[in-house]
Amino acid sequence: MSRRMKLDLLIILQKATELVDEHGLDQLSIGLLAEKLEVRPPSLYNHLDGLHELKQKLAIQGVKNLHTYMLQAAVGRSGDEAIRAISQAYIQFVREHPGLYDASTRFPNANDQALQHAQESVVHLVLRVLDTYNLQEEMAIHMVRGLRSILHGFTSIEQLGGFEMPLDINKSFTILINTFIEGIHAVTLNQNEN
Amino acid sequence: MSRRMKLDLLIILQKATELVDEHGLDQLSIGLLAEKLEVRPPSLYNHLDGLHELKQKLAIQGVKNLHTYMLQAAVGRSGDEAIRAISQAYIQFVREHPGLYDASTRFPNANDQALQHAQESVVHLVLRVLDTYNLQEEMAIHMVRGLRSILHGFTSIEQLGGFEMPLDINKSFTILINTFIEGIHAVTLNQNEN
DNA sequence: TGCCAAAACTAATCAGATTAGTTAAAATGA
DNA sequence: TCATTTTAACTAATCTGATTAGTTTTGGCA
Repeated sequence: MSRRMKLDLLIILQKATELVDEHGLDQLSIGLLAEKLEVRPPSLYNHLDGLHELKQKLAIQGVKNLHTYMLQAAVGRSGDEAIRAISQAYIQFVREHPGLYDASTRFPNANDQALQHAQESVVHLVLRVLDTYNLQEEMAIHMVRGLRSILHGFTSIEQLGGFEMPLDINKSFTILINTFIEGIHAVTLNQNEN
Repeated sequence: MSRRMKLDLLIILQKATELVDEHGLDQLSIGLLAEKLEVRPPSLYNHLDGLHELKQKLAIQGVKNLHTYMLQAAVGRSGDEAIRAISQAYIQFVREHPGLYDASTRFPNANDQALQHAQESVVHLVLRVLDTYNLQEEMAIHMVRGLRSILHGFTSIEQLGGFEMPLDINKSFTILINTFIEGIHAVTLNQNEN
């Protein structure tokens, strides 16, 4: 291993992703990351502006990756089946990349174009999935928010170890999504009465 | 103001609660807290074992307070109305005590008796509320997990500033809860077919 | 081959948490 | 009341981690 390790932002982000997914976002430090990359801590500052910026970059990666998972799951599916598929993709992503997902919820830089774009991609994907329900425009957005709340809430609590009772977590998830879908159907029927 | 500030754990927790609810959990530091209490940082160590323990104590407070809010909302109500009431209480608590709530999700000490007890109180309260639906035992727990996911997810995203579109957030919340309630009704009807 | 820019390095600084050891105030009790 | 004991403050010091300043090495290229 040569004394000079050729770093670049991509390599740094990859190693940081490994670290946060394995040890948790809060364990990410400049020192540990530098050690894993076999450089001295100050060297990292040649490639990024500090720990906080690094976390924001991870956040962007997280949203982009989440979108990719969901997009893959959605192709060729529609209606209830599509909702189930993107929901499964969401929970799968969080389970495989808990640190990245955590970064995307805790360190989103609202001013960052790339982040906003990635977030909008997810919203639009879900809106397309909901298209088949012919919801009124506003109602569709309320439902996107609802599904997002469900997915974020369930996965967050799972990651925190919050489901303590000895009862199959996957079943809870399936039932929750199905309950929501049933709810959409019911709301769709009543749509013109509100 | 006498040179000796008579501190105790209660006063410390009160001030820490103010700080986290006003400035965010991550802004809580021994230094800032000591400054607000007009003592030197090391003095706090006479009353607690460190910053981490302080956050765990805040977490317990958070769950206890949340339970109190929900309990107040639930008295005298049942069925759909009770679900709406405890949901409103939940979001109200998070809006009034964002830092405390954040602590309760990020720093729960799973070994702490007091915390476990408070968490169980919340679960049991929701189980009682769901009693009127005559769900099978397991299904009731799945639904508790579902409602909890919804409430945690929605309030977390709101706190993170995640609902960007110009659309009434309270309406989104009401619709989400109603959709879930409709879903419960549908699932209840199908209960014996699963 | 020698210059230049990039990117590493060492050394130093700064902030915050925490610990060690000291002292003042308050409480207790003869 | 006054001495003793305990509590809980204090100052000074240490440790960890992020960051900055300034220096040196290296690899590409004229």
